[in-house]
Amino acid sequence: MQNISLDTLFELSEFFKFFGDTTRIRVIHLLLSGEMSVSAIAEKLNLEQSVVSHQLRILRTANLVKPTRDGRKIYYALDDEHIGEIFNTGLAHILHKKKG
Amino acid sequence: MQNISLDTLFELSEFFKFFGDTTRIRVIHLLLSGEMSVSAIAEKLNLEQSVVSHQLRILRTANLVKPTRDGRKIYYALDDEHIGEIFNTGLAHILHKKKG
DNA sequence: TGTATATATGAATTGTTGTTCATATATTTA
DNA sequence: TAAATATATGAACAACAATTCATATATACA
Repeated sequence: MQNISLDTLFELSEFFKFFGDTTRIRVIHLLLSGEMSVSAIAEKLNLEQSVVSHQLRILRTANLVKPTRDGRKIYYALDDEHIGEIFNTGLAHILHKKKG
Repeated sequence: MQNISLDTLFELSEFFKFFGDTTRIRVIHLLLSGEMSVSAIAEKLNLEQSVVSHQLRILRTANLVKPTRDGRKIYYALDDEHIGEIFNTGLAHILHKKKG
């Protein structure tokens, strides 16, 4: 295998943490279909607004999502093409395991 | 996007959690090169034996690694081809972001 | 069978993280 | 500019997870 620094491995684990929470993975899943406002996300996922905002801040700080303001609303979109790829690779694993 | 059940999304986030810890990601990285005994892993990563054992139990319970006993030693290997794929996809993202 | 070696595990502790609640900020419109 | 709407954020709390330390189990070998 490649020689990967401790630092990079740490960053990698930090990166995967973003996918390791139900709320965040649901948000990510939702945004795979396209951008959506905070209130729309909250309504669609049946979550409190502040829960969504807090988690969006985490994703935004990590540059996994990016906001665009339109009037009072702020639309969030996935910021990186890799996100969907990682999501789908994990999903493939889960579904594969389900079948046995 | 596909219609994914809440249950599956939960499982997916649980799955990514395994990658979201430095110790575990280091173990996974190590095992990408092939199987290795507990003591060898601990020595290579400069970690206490019990730390490694505890984390291996988590990975084993989730069927991410599988043990094979040979005498007193127990060799652990990655149990699934997807593991490396997910690891590398995440790594590609990290390295890509580093370059900017 | 007693001792050494390899690994696993339980309990306690500590650090981290997600949610809740209250409130602040920003934007629009009356 | 006041009120309404949309989003963000800080603090407190609760739940969870990782490590440490002590010890248990399993295997090999003298």
